[in-house]
Amino acid sequence: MNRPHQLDQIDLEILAHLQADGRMTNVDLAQKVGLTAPPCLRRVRALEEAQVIRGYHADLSPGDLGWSITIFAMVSLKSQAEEDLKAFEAHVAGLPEVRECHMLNGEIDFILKLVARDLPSFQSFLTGKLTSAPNVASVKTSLTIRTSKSLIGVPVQGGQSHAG
Amino acid sequence: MNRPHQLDQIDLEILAHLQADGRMTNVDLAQKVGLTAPPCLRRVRALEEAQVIRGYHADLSPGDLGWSITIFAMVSLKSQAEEDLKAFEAHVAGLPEVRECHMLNGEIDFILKLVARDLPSFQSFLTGKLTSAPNVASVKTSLTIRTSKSLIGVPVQGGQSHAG
DNA sequence: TCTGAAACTGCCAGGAG
DNA sequence: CTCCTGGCAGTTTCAGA
Repeated sequence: MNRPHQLDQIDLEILAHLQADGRMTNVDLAQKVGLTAPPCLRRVRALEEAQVIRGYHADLSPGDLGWSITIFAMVSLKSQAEEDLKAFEAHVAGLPEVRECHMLNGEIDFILKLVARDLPSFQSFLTGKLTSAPNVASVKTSLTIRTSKSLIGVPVQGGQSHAG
Repeated sequence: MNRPHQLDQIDLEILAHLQADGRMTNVDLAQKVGLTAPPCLRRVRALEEAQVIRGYHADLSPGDLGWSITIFAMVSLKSQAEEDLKAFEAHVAGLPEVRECHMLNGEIDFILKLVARDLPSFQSFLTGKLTSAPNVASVKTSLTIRTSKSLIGVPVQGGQSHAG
C-alpha cells in the first residue's frame, strides 16, 4: 500500500482544508469542496486509511506550556557506521527535549530541533544528555532568536498551503 | 494577553490529548480527563480563546503529496541590520517551499526548512529564489537522508508528549 | 438536562470504462 | 454491463446552551 495514491482535485481540496482546520465539521468541509456530507466523509476515511492523512493534532503554544526556547543542534559523530547512527537515533528518541532528528548529508551528521524551559535547563541537558552521549564528536548549537515562519505541513496544490 | 496562563493538571491532560488526537470528540476527551462533557468543553474553549491552543491541523504525508525531499538551508546575510533581516524574512515568507524560517545566533543568520518535489526542482529553487535573493552572502544546504524523529508540538507535563 | 445538528450507515441513481 | 462515485433518508451520537 505504498504506491502513489491517485488524488483528484477534490481530494487535494479536502486535504488543504483539513490541514488548515483539522476540526472543521464534515458538513462544512463537504460544502466547501462541493459535495454532500456522505461522499465527503467517505473520501476522508479513505485518505486516513491510506495514511495520506496521518493524524490530527492541536497546535499548542510552546511558551504557554513553559517551553520558552528553541534550539538547533548540529551533531557530528565519530563513527558513521549504520549501527552507530542507529544507536544515536535511539538515544535521542528517548529524550523529550529533542523534537526532531534529521540525518543529513555533508559534514554534519544530524540536525536536531530542541526545546527547553530556560537556559540553565538547556545547558544541563546539553552537557548531560547530548555532548556526553556515546560516539558524539561535536555538537554546535544555536539559539533561535525569533521564528518568522513556521508552517504546518506541506503545500497542497489547489488549496491554501499553510496553517500555522 | 501574554501573561502565563495558569493551567491546572486537567488542562494539561486536555492539551496532551488534543495534541495527540485533535479530532477526538468532546465526550471522549471529557471521559479521559475525568469530567463530564460540558465543563470539559468550557475548558477547551477557554484554552482556544487564550491561544494556548492555536489551531488544529491534519498531519499529511509529504511524500504522497509529491514533496519527496526535505532540505535544511543555513543562510548568512551580508548585512544584519534589522531592516535587512526583515527584508529577507519577508522574501522567504512568500516562498511556499520554505516551511520554516528561524533566525539564529552565531555565524549562521537563518536556518530554513525546505521541501521540494525532486532534486531538479530543488536546484532551480535554490539558485533562482534563494542564493540569488538580495543581501544573501552564503547558503549551505543539506539534504535530509532520513528523519528518525519528528514529533508534533511540545512535551506536555502529565500526558504523552508526542504525536506523529 | 434538553434541543438541534452532525456523524455515520444503508440503499439507490447516474456516468464512465 | 460493471464499477465507481455521489446523493438521499434514517438512526445514533455529539455539541452547545
